[in-house]
Amino acid sequence: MKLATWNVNSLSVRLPQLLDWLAANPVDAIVLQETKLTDAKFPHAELAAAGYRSLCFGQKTYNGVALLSRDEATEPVRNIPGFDDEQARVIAATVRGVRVIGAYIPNGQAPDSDKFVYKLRWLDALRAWVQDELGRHPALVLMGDYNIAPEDRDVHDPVAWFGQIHCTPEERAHFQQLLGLGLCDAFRLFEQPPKSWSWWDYRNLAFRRNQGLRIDHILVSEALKPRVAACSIDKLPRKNERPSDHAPVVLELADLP
DNA sequence: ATGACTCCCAGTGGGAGA
Repeated sequence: MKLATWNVNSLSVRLPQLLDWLAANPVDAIVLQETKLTDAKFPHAELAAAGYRSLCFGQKTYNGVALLSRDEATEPVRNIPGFDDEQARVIAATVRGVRVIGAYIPNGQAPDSDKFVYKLRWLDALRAWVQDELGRHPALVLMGDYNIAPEDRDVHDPVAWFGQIHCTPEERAHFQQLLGLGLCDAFRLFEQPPKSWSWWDYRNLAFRRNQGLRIDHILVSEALKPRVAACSIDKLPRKNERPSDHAPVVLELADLP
C-alpha cells in the first residue's frame, strides 16, 4: 500500500501535473494541501476518471485540503473536532484499515506574529485530537505540510534559519511532542541523501541551488511502523514548468499477511 | 537588500506563502 502527501499550491493550476504524477505513481491514497478551491469547484470527475474518489474540504483563495483514494474512504473528519477554526486545514478518513490524516499546519508567518500564536494553539489542538484518534485507530498516518523543519539537517542553512519561522524551538518542540505520542518520522527510518528537502522557495533559483527545507512529513504510528517499507521525497515534479514549491513525499507500507 | 516567485482576488496593486 502506497500513500503520499503533496502541497500542490492551487489544485486548479496543478491538476494536470497531479494527474500526470498519479499516472506515474499510482498510490493508493494521497492527501493534498493548499487546494485553494471551494468544494463546489473541486475536480471530482477528472480525478474519478484517473481512478480516485475524493474527499475535499476547501475554501476560496487560501488553504483547502483533500484526500484521494482508490478504495472507499470511511469515517471522514474535516478539521479538528472541537477546535473552532475558520480555515480548512485537516481531512481524515480510514482507507484499507489505515487511519489517514492529512494536515496543512499553519505557516505562522513570523515568531512575533498573531499567526504564530495561532500556529501553536493549532498544534496543541492537533496533538490532543491525534492522541484520541490513536486510541480509536492504532494503525494511523499523520501526513502533510507541517511547516516545521524538525532538525538542523532539515534546513539548507541552519545558521541563517535559526529562530526563523519553521525553525523556532517552539515549533520543533511541538514536532517532538507529536513523536511523543508514539509517532515516528518515516523518512528518517531510512538512509536518505544528504540535503533532502521537500520545499524550495520560488525565488533566488532556490531549487537549482538545492536551497530548501524539509517541512512535509509522514508520521506513522507504532502499530504501522513494522510495515513501513520505504519513504522518499519525489523531487521530479519540482522540475515541471510552473511547479508547486513543494515536492510529494511517498510512503510504502508492506501489505498485511 | 524590507528584494527575488507564484498564487489569488482584485482591478492596473497587495496579501500570503515559507
